[in-house]
Amino acid sequence: MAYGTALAVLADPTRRKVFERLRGGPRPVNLLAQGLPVSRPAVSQHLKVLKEAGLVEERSEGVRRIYSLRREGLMELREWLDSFWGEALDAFKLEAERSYRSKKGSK
Amino acid sequence: MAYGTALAVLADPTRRKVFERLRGGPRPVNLLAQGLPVSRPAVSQHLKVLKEAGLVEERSEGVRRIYSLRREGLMELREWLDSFWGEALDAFKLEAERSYRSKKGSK
DNA sequence: CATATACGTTAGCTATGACTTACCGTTAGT
DNA sequence: ACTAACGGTAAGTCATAGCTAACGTATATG
Repeated sequence: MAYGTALAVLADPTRRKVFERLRGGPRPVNLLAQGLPVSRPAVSQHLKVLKEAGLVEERSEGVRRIYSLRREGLMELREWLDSFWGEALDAFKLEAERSYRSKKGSK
Repeated sequence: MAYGTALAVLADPTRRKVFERLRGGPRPVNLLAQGLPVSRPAVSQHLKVLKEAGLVEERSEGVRRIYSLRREGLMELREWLDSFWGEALDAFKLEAERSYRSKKGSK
């Protein structure tokens, strides 16, 4: 039931913001912390939680710690979400794919 | 950004349990509360939160209040999840659909 | 070797939220 | 009309989570 962990971890707005920033690619802590309404140590703490939840991974690069997304950490959550759809799931998947393609095309 | 609300609401284990019980179909409050490690009023409070988040809807049936799922309340959350996949999204959708079908077939 | 930079960690404060108990309104049955 | 069942609401308690400030550690730089 790792989806429970993922939900709990992503429930906090600040932590979620940090997580979302990683969509743009791997980043060091100070960059992730920039512009956020909290201190840098707070971001470090959030990153620790994200890491323990398997949502993020870390590598050292000199004095920096580069954090990046671990999408596998979202898998169970996604499957859990799927479990709420019954026969309508197929239809939804098609629709989701359609809207995804149209977004992709409009760029 | 209703996905933030959905995440926060579903982060609580007890509340999530109530929500999951509604997968089995619409149910009155006392049924939803049965066997849970918390009191019935607690469940009422959770249902209120779920309702305000648009994850659940309520209808009266005599003295009972029947609660049922609102899957639309999960839509934004699902789309948000999708936003973390890039080019790999198509491949994942195919895989997800495949595993879904195999589960369906094995019943 | 001294200093600066980039982060993690700890301790302590505070706000929030989940829970219980007690209470109240409403519908159903006799 | 009385009573019981169902469930929403209010008040108060308590634990937890997120934050800051201060400190510690490792790498780069002069």
